[in-house]
Amino acid sequence: MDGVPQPTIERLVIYYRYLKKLVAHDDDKVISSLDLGHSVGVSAAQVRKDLSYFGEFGCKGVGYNVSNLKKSLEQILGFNQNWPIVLVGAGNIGRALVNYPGFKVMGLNIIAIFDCDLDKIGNRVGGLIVKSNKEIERVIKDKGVELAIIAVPVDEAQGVAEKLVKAGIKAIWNIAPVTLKLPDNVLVYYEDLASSLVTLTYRLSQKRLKARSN
Amino acid sequence: MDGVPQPTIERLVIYYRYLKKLVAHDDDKVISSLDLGHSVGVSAAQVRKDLSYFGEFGCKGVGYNVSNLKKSLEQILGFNQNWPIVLVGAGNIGRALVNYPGFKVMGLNIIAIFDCDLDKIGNRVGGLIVKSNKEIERVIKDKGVELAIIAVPVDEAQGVAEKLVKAGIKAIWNIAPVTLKLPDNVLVYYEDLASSLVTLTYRLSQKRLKARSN
DNA sequence: TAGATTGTTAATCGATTAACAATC
DNA sequence: TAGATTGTTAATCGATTAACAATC
Repeated sequence: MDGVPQPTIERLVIYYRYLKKLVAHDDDKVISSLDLGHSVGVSAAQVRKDLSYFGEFGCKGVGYNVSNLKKSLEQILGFNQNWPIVLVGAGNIGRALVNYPGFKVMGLNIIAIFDCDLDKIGNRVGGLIVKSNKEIERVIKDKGVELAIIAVPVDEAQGVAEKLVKAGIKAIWNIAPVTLKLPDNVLVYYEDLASSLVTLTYRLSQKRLKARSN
Repeated sequence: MDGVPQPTIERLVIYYRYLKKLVAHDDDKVISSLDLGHSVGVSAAQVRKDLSYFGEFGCKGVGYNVSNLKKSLEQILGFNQNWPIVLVGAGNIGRALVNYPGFKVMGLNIIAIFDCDLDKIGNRVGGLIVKSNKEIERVIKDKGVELAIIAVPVDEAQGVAEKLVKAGIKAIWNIAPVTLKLPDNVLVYYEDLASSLVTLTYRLSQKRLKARSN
């Protein structure tokens, strides 16, 4: 079961969060694709299409049972699984991610944080103690970790990535703004904070130009 | 000049970063779309197409002058402009963003940070002092700020967003994982850290399933 | 001139939207 | 039964890739 578009997975997370809120408020027990979509800024057709990749969760003429749909999404997205994650880089962003509250509910579990800076090693970050980069391989192998986050300065990212892959990492979420050169079988997803913001300033400029020419 | 795809803008930022590195090393003075693309993980055709939205920057049979192309991208992406930004939320992520080194070079300039927590107001973050949310409107109007970052807890995000829009904000980069309900003329871009990571774990699961069935 | 590489057009691919039969 | 809403198929839209004439 693949060929599911990337954007679909991201939207499923959005639907999940909204449904969770509904269940907590013990609000509607049933929701239509129209209402769900409207609440999260997605078309009804898109909601139905997204869900249809995974099965039939609704009831024609009625809608979706909120609690059941939520459970189905947990299943689809693997929130019931435990995903141990190692994070390299105990700078501002690394520390923020360790303390990010949104991960745990999705089974995302940062189990270790590493840095090469002697001033940082030994410090407490969230519930973790910063370990030396030298321990990366041991920890990954011990715990069978497959997923890593790179939050080191640009110049160190490639070296760290190679080290991670050598230790057995299968997927990397890279926050350092560089393209990594890694074997094709390693999944890499880039989180580029600056480029995201720049698309906004670019659109803002465009709007200004248009406004001026009208 | 619009109809430029969103992904194109994001890639231009990537090209820019790589060219900057080349210029610093005073490496090649000229680069082909093939080499540039290869270096950042994009096809040569894609590189040429991306640039073609904005003009002709290369020389047939030769390639692109690295230094000139870099300057052109600065111009296109507005890096020579100054974009004052206000940030609401002095938690871990907010503080990390104020200290993020990648913004300044792109003209992105966080000029104020706000929070409603009395324990945080007055604290120093990077070069800024955390101000009370009550000052949001005054600062935005005084400085003519159009762009804001929301990095507050989910429950506060909608309220903060409305406050920002009322004060004159035209574009919001929202890091809180909620869909904001705002007038259509306000640009909103969502940075959803958890959903990004979940797409990775999802793909990882898929790969496992495939591996097992082979 | 021969080789390289651009800029652009046409072909392909993939994701979103619209429409509607099925059915609760 | 009439109204509502799903799941799915076909149509549309948008972005990427391939191909190639132009030309350095």
